[in-house]
Amino acid sequence: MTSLAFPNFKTHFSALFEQAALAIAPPGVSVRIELTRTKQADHGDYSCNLAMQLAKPLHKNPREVANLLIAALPASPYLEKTEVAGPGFINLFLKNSAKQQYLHYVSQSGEAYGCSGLGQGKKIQLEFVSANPTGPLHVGHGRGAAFGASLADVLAAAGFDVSREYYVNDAGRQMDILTLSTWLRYLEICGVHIPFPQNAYQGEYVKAMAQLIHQAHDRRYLHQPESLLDGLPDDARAMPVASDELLDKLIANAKATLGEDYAYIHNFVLTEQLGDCRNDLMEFGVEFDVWFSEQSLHDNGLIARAVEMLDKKHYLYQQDGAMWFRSTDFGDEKDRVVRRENGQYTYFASDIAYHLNKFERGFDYLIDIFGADHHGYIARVKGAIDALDYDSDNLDVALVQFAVLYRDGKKAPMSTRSGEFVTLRELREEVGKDAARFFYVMRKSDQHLDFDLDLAKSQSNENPVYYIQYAHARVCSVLAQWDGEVEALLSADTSWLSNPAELALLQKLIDYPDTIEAAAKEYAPHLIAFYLRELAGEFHSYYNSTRFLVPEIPIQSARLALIASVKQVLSNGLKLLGVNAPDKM
RNA sequence: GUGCCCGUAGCUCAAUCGGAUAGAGCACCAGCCUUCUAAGCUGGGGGUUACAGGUUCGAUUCCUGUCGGGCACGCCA
Repeated sequence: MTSLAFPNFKTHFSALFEQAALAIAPPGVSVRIELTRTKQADHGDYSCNLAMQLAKPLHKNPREVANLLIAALPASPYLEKTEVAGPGFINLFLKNSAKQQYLHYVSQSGEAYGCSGLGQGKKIQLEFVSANPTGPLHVGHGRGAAFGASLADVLAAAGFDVSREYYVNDAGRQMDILTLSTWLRYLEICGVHIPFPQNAYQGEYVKAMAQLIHQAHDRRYLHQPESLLDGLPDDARAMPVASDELLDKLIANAKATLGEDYAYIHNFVLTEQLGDCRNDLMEFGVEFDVWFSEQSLHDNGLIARAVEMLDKKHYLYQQDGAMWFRSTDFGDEKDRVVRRENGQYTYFASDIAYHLNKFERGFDYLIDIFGADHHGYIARVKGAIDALDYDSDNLDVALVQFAVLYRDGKKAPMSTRSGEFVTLRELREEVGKDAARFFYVMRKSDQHLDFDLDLAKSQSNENPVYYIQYAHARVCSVLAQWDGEVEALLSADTSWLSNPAELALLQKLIDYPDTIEAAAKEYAPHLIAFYLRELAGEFHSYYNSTRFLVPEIPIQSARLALIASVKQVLSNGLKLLGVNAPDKM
């Protein structure tokens, strides 16, 4: 094995087929070497469809081409035999000795096994979650968090230099509504009762923040209701306010009434919510390298600068008192406003400045993880990037569908404003971090997720995460009873591993780096989840068919070396998903 | 109405940029614990890949249409 810098059989055979193709293909014909793992054992270990690709340009039937390719294929020390099968597949059978020797590579690599240099150290900025800091994270955010964190780790394992970033929407109207909501609750505590608007934040956490302010500052922010209700229609004084205009009027009045104190409350609720969010995510195993403030874009003049840059390139125009970006020039359905009639920049303007800033920080690639309801937003962002002379192909947007929660067979409500929702924290407390993280990434991110709370809560054997963790714990248990030094297994004679379960397990271990590469290329951590399920399955099967702690020491060592590597790969994979690998269960 | 996504076993989902006999789990049925953890294993039934056409050696995958579901169509974020 030492003859290969990185002993990846797929890469190795691809290179051989490349040479074979060069030998027989007509000049000018380019082909893609595709090597796939076979589904059936009698098709060998790897399969190549190159002959079928070359059949047409060569004007020969595929099976004939396959034989030519095999004849032109350079010798490989790992290859037992080749076969032409079906319409013209070339099936490759690995030598058992190649699989057996490969195990040494796995055990020597340890925690690093599965990592590759695919990304060549390119810098990727991954933005995810980025929820408004206006209340607790709910289960929808949880999916974005789990997906983003796993994807970041997968990309890092694949050799990218990943920066995880949370964009804090601390500049918008929603923050004002939260500030108002908190102050109104504070006034209630002080004995001033003003009808609480229906479209303000209803959650208990708002009352809790009001309580904190009251404890720290007593009645310092107390004002009588007259100035707050100034300019509101009479019925709004008695009835809960429901319209956006009335809410905005209330916010304006609150700012006028509180003066500089408004900023204090605004800052207090922001700090409080952000701290809660950060803590929540940390307990979920999700951490960020950068928390980027939207407000800082305003404060540093970066939005004005970005808009000015667009203007200089003549991509902006005035209409109806507002300033518009010609996003239709870049394939968007309609042009978009960047500065409103009232002179304020839109959220889109902030986002243009933000993405410009990302590129200026020197990232090679950007990835945004959005909720699927934002898909209409992609065209305008990419348009703005292109307008600013960066390449929008270097931005990928991964859409994550919302998780729909089911409780007692019914959909659970998920409106933040109504205060009726299941928080991420509640979910973690109910089903545990491991199950939650695993469930979230078990399926493709762009598919709807039906999250059955009762099922997830049941903590029964129905939960697939236990199946994988159990395999890990079983290996630990065997190794503990063996009571030897795992280091000693590095020199085990692995040629004893020759029964079908052992060879299947070895092949499964060989597949792991390819799985990570695929997961990285396709932004698909769910592939890891499926892989781990299969690896655990192969192990449980082996466990039931074969005894490890046998008296014959060479055989025992070989089997223990195998299961120790299984344990290592289970642990490595679970780590990428943010799931714990317990020694005991 | 227009655009995007989706439709696969009873349920929840896979299927490696078009590959071989479409696979798992759950549920159901029948077996396996004096031996390393039964949260496990072994075997079994279960499909016109929504429907109808098209493209080619080959289609769950690509194209067109129909039906059904979701989302988006703000000077909100």
